[in-house]
Amino acid sequence: MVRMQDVAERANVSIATVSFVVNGTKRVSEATRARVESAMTELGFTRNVLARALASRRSRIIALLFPELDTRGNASAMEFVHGASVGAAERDHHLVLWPVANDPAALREYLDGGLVDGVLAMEVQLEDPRVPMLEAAGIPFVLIGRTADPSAYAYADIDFETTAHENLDHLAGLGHERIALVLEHPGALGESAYGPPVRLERAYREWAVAHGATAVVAMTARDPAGGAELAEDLLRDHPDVTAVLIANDEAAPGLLRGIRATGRSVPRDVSVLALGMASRTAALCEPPLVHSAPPGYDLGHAAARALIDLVEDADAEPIRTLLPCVLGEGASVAPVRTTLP
Amino acid sequence: MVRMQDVAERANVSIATVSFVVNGTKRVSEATRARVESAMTELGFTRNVLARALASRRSRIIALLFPELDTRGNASAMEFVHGASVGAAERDHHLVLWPVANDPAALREYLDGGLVDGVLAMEVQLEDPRVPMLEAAGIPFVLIGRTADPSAYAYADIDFETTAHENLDHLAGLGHERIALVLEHPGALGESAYGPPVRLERAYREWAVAHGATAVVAMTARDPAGGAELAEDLLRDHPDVTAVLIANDEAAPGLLRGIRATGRSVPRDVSVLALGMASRTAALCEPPLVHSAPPGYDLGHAAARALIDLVEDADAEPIRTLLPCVLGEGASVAPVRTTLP
DNA sequence: CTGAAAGCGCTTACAG
DNA sequence: CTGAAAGCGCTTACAG
Repeated sequence: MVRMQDVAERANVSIATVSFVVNGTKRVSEATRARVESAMTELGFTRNVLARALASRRSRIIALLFPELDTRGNASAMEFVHGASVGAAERDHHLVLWPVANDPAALREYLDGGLVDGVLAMEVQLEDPRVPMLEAAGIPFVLIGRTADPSAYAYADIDFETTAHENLDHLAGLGHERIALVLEHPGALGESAYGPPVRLERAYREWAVAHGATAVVAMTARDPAGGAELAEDLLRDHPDVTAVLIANDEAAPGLLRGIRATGRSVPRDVSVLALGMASRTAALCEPPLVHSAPPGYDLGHAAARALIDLVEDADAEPIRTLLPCVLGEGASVAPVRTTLP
Repeated sequence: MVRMQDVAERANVSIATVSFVVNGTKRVSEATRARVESAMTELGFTRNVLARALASRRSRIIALLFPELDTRGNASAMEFVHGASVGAAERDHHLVLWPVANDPAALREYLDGGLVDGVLAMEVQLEDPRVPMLEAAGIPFVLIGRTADPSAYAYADIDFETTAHENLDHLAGLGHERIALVLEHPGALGESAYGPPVRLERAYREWAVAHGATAVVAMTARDPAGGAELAEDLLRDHPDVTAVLIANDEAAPGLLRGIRATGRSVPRDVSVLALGMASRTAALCEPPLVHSAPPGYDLGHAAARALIDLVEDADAEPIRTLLPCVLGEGASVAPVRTTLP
């Protein structure tokens, strides 16, 4: 390995000077700089990340809290991780993965190691125990998702309001007047643990009021069986529903089956739009689902950059990023069928 | 932050002694150890990862080379990453993600930073430019997947031979005698860039020979359109095919559609088994596919541990791990239909 | 069994 | 504009 010392000797300067030209942190005469730079390229010098970290008290490493039980959002989680790692790399930072779920003690341990300058937290719940932990530790952090009251923190999240309204407008534009919303059950984590269903339902009801539409909201488990059951109940109780906006990936295939089981056809009789479903997931369904895909990569990218901004300037205004899902093609949505008398 | 110095002062010992009890690297008298330990817990000491790394010349960080263009294996890639991060954590290591594709120069840069003790490479191609790079750098590495001649390296990979044979036996056990294999086209990367199709075809042909069966191998692009086309061609040219083993996730929905388009039904007329498909992907298809799921988590876990073994003992025999895919339920396979005369 | 001291490869006031 | 030196928080021969 080539050290600064080696470069300094070759260029006939002190290692301080080498450091200054490497970091651009102080004026150096043109002649000296040139000598140092050619010495560096001749020797193939790359400065040691660890030593720099220790001396400067900035590791230039950020952590991504990676939930142990990743039952959720597998598809776009990968894109998110990818975006975060690229975002970090663009800013000359490294991204480490910390497999810690909601265990504040384990997180403490990691933090105390002093390896990272900041933390990215995925799968944020409305009341997330990691948030007070991170605040107490006094380390910069950015949430992916939002807590119930997000006003105090930096975050990057899906813009559920815009997404819901755009998706509903898309269906309404095709003549659909009675559009049902299908969400996931709160599940084991209890009432409204996660923000998305809560925010989506709110946005949906707002839209319904603004458009004079009757709201029909149904919830089901995150599995196909739930989706199938729900389809039958829903179409029996609300036979005038001509479109379903579903925000529950796992239940979607069941919903499609259930609709068929009632003798109806998608999209001829009922249109289905999957909100927050990744494109590759939507393509697997029968028929392929019109969907709005989460901007996983962009969220990860934005979150990493926002975190590094925060690390570099603790007084900076925390950045809050909201990005809508992107409408994608499929064969599950059609203009409403004119009812034959 | 609490430093070793603080602990040493409180326990009335030298920081060397603190280091010895923290690391268990030297005999320390019971009384001294007790004093040091209580001082540590009283102060809440956690040793600084960066300082330890620099002094010991072992960062206890490993890198995962994360392909920029992750078009492939999105579903199990996440599990793999998860397994690797847990495997590393269990051995007191950190995992960093390096978003570098097949760019040896970029990899060099990262390596020269001296941050990591070893490297995990995903999406290994049969002739992978990263391998000679890593060898030249003299850094321990483990491949996920195998090069054409894997005998020289440590790797963790799917056991395609066992998987193919098990999957074929499963179908044969249900009476299927003419089983087609569907693979992916080599694509832009050229002939047999990746190992899986090559290894699967070989295993399939072996099995066919051993069972006196006629081999039917078809290839198609990684998209639904290709799958649909292929189904029609395949069933026209080989009408006696009663089962399809498909190792091409993206083409699977198209294959199902294509089979239906010929007037046949899955699984009544044709059984379909998806080799190497993640369970959550298989559940989305219509009908849900009987599949064999890649052991992503276990591979990642094994690879990380194998790498750390290698780091800790460079002379250790490189560990080679092969794990088969695990058969999972679905509704796309049935006993062969007895032909009515 | 324990400690004083050198050293890991950098950064950064401080002085000149 | 440049350098000598202290220091980041540890580990690890070396001595006793």
